Amino acid sequence: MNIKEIAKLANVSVATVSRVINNDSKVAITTKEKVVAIMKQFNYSPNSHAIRLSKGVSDQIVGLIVPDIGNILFSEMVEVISNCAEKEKITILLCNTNGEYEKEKKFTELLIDYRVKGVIYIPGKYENSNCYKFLEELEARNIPLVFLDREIKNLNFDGVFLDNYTTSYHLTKELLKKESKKIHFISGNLNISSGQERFLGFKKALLDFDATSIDCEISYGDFKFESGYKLGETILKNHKDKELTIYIANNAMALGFLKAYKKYSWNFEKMAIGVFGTSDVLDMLLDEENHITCKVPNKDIAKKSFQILFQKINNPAQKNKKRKKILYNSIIMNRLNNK
Amino acid sequence: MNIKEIAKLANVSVATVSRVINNDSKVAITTKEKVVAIMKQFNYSPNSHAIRLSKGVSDQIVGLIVPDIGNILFSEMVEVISNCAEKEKITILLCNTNGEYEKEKKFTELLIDYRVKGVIYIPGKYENSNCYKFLEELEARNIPLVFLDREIKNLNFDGVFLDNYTTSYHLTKELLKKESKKIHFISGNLNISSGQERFLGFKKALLDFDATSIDCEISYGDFKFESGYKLGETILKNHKDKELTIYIANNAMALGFLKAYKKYSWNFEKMAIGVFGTSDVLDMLLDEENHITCKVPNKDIAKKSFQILFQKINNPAQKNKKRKKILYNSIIMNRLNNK
DNA sequence: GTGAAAGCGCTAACAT
DNA sequence: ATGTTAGCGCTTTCAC
Repeated sequence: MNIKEIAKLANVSVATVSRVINNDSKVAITTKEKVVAIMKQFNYSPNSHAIRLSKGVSDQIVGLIVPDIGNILFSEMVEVISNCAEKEKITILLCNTNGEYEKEKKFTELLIDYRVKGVIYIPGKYENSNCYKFLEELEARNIPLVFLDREIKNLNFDGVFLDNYTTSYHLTKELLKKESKKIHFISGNLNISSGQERFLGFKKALLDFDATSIDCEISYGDFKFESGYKLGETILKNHKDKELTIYIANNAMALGFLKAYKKYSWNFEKMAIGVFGTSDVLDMLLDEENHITCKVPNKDIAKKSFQILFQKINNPAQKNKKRKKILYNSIIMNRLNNK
Repeated sequence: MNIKEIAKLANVSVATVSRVINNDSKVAITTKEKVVAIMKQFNYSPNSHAIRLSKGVSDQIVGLIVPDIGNILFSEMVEVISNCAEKEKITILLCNTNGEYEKEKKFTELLIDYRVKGVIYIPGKYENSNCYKFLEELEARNIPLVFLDREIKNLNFDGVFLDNYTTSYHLTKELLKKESKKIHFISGNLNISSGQERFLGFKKALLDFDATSIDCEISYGDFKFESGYKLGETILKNHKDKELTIYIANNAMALGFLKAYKKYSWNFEKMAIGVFGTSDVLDMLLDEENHITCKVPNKDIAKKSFQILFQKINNPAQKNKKRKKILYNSIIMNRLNNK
C-alpha cells in the first residue's frame, strides 16, 4: 500500500495525501478526514526510506555489538555510549550476540545493510582468525570500527581496552606477598582476550616470584556468577589446608565463589582473596576478608571508544590513519593485612 | 557526494559505480579499482534510503525506550527483548533516557521519524498527564506501543507489569507478623508507578493490620544503591531501639542499606528486613538476617511485552482491539525465623 | 485547497 | 564490460 493507491482510493492527488500525512494546514478538513479514514482502513504507513530520501535527510546510526547486555559490565558500557551518542544526535542500533560468533557475523552484515556510520564491537569468544573476513567488508566500505574491551588480534582496527596483562601481573604479585604454599586461580575463558591476558599476567607473576616454591591450581570458568560458584564449591571441597590463597579473574565469578564459600561456612586460619574487578557489593562481602581488588575504569573505556569512533566518522581524513590501540590501567586496591 | 558525481569523476556511468558498490562480478578490474579509489578519496558512502527504497526492502525496527540501561533490572529486560527480536528478524533501536521526560519525548519523535514498527516503553518519572500528548502521534500513525514494567495511567496502550500493589501488600503483612513497635519503609519514587504501588500496598497492609498500634517511618529514595545507603545511614543513626523492622522497596536500595548497616557494624537484638526484590548477592548478604524477599519475574515480563508487540505488528486487525494490561505476580520468600 | 510533475540517490532490466 | 533509463514512494514547487 503506497501513497498513490491511497490517493486513488480517496479520489485525490498524491500531493494531497502527502499534505495530510505531514499535517499541512491548507487541506480542507473534509478532504483530510476522508484521507485519514482510508489510511486507517488500509493500515497504511508511509515508506520511511522514500520520505528520508525525498527530504534529503541521512541518518546517523552507529551499531553496537555486545556479547551480553544483561551483564552489568557491558550494560554500563552501553549506557555510557548511549549517552554520548545522544549528545551527538547519533542513534544506536543494539546487537546482542550472546557471545555467538555466528550472530556477530550476521549482525555486522545487517549493520552494513543499514549503512551505519560506524561500529563499536565487543567480541565474544575468539574464533580462528580467518573467521573474521566479514570485517573486511567494513573496511572496504569505509565504515570505521572500534573494538571495545576485548580484542581480536592481528586485525587492523582501532581498539580501547583495559591493560589486563599488567593489572593481572601486579595483582598477582601483591597477592603472592602473602606467603603461602599454594595459590588457586579461577581463570576466565582463554579465548577471550581479556581472559587470556589476565591468565598470562598471572603466569608471569608466578614465574617472576619463584614458580618452584609455590603450588598453583587453575580452574577455568566463563566469567559468570554460576561458574564461580561451581568452581568455588569444587575447590573448597578439595582444599584440605588451613590456609587459602585464591585469585579470581573477575567480579561475577568472585561473587559466585563467595556464595560457595558462605554456603558451607568455611573457615580458614589464613585467607587471601584477589579479584580482578570490584563493586560495592563485592566490597561489602569481602569486608572482613583479606583481599585485593581493582577498580576497572569501564565507563572511561566505553566513552573513549565512542570518541574515537566519532572522530573517525566526522573526520574522513582520519579514517585511513594508522589505527590506535589504547590501553587503560586499573587501580589496585590492596587490603591485605600485614601479618 | 552521490553516485552521479562519483560516476562523473571516474568517467563511467552510474550503473558501473552501482555495480562496484554491489560487488558485481562483471566489472573490469581496472574500472573497479579506479572507481574504488575515487570513492575512498571522497569518502563516499551510498545513501541507505535510496538503496532500500530502490530495492523495495522495508525494515523491521522496534524502538526500545529505557530509563537506565545501566540498571541490572532493565538491562536484563533489554537482553530478553533483544533475543526475542533477533529471532523474529527485528532490529532494536535503543533509546536510553536517563529517566528524563524530555528525552522520552524526543526519542519517541525520533522513532516515529524512523518509522519503527512498534515501541516498547519503560517510562521514567511520571509527569502530568497532558505531557504525554506526544504518544498520540503513535496512535495516529498506527504504531503499536507496549508499556513495560512502569505504567502511565489513563492512557490507552497495552502494558505488562508486575502486580506491585499485591506483592507489596503481602510482603508487608508477613513482615508485620514479627511484632514490633515500629516499622521503617524505604520507599521508591512515588511518581513512578511501581514505586507508588509498592507504597500503596505497604500502606494498605499497615491499615489492615492495625495502624494505631505501630509506629511507621517512611523515607523516600530513588531506587538506586546510593539512596539506600544514604537513607540507611540516617535511619540507623537515629534508631535508638534495640529492635529494627525495615521494608525496602527494591533490591538496589536494599543493598545500599546493607552497606550502611555493615559499615557501622550495627547490632540489634531483633531485626527483620523485607525487600521487594531479590538477587544472588542480596541473598548472600542477608544470610544471617531475618528476612523476606520476593522473586520478580522480570524476564518473563519483558518477554511478554515483546510478544504482545509482535502480535500487534503482524496482525493489523489486532491493532485496534481493546488494549490489554497484564499483571505478573512475584513469589514471596519468607525467611523470618519463628520467634 | 488541490493537482501535475520534477527530483531525491539508487537499482536493475535492457541495450549496446 | 559498460551505458541508458525507468522506477522505487515520497516531497515540494509551481500552477491553477
